Amino acid sequence: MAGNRATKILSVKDQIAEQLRSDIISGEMPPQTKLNEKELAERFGLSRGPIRDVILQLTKEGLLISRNNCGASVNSVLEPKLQRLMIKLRRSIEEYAITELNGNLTDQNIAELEGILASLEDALDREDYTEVTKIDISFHQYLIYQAGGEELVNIWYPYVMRMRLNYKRITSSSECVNEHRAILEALKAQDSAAAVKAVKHNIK
Amino acid sequence: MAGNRATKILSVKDQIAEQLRSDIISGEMPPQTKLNEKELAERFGLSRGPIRDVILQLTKEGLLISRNNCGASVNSVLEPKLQRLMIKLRRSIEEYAITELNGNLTDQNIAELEGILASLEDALDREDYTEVTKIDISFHQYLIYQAGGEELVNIWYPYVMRMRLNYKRITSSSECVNEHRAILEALKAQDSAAAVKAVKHNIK
DNA sequence: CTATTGTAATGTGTTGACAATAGACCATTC
DNA sequence: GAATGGTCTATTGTCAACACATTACAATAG
Repeated sequence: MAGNRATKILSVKDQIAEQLRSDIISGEMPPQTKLNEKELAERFGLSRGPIRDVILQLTKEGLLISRNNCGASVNSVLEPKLQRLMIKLRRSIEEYAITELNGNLTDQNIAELEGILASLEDALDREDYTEVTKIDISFHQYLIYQAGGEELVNIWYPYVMRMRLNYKRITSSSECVNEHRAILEALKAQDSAAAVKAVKHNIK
Repeated sequence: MAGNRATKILSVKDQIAEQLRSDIISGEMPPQTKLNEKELAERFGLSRGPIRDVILQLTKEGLLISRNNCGASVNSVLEPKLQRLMIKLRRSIEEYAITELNGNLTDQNIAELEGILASLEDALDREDYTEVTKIDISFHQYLIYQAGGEELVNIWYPYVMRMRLNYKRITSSSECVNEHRAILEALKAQDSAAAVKAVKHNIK
């Protein structure tokens, strides 16, 4: 193979979705912000079709809420009870992933996770907290994907997004890196119980 | 009020989605069946636009799987491990709903649930098992919606759909009605523990 | 005969124009 | 003055045509 790092090709819609998610999570588009299809189409230099697709997708993810003929707007934060339920569900999924993965990670998997951790530290040094959030998510997503593929990612993703909507503040820098390093170290040591504990401690 | 039964207005897309879900769950469109946008558009007398929206929606629900430029097809059954995880997650959600609802159901809520049970029995008598499945789902959906609104329904729905894909066979008639009646009776008696137990017994 | 490359056909992605709807604003009435 | 009704505008929903990607098949070279 010429290069071992696969350059990921993202569809147009995925890129737009990614951008909008960033805007929402960063707080640039606070809850109740209305989305105008025509406006967005012009911003991204596309027609309304693909924009509509993205809006539909983000609605299914729970980031947006849309009503018939009334357009879409950024969803509001969850009431505490539902928030707690979602945390519980997300923990169940990540616990499953960790358990499945224990002992089945290749050296390359480990290396890639180390790489993600490194960029996490880097983003923290730069105080780019929107990027920190994205990398944080990608660390977990890597594990979820390895354990259950796209299917599992699809059911997991909405929980993460909804939780990020609620907690915009970032936990202390060192804490964030340390928590993820703890997960990785436990996985490397093939200590399933410790890994599960570390993950649950990180999800809150 | 003129009539106590609200006539539900469904958008065009919701109706199409409903129809396609029926086709998939009933086994008329088994896994790997490819969906042709133009074909579907002609079948429903619409253009491809709304059809594409529906396909996107069902993909997010996990019923379909679609790849870029390659179209969508009916998703295959889950591997057993993921199936078990999904059952666990769905049970968590329904347990939450029951607990929230306990003691908070109005007489009208009870009456509506009784109505759903009646139509369930009716469909069983007619041996219309596709309809049975839909009513079964609507019974649960009613509870979920009352407990957590549209938001909770949106995260719950995919689990139900994926599970229905796996278990197409219907449980014995009397068993199906009895299990749901047990849930309702426990709710009427405001016996939260019994209701939770009954729900968990019903989800498998 | 096999493997590779070019080509046609099928189907998806995108677009811009048109139709329908919701919300705002204003006039009218009681 | 508050409530009802009717327009008007902005925005969403729908459509038909076009641009592009993918697949399958046929032609060619080795």
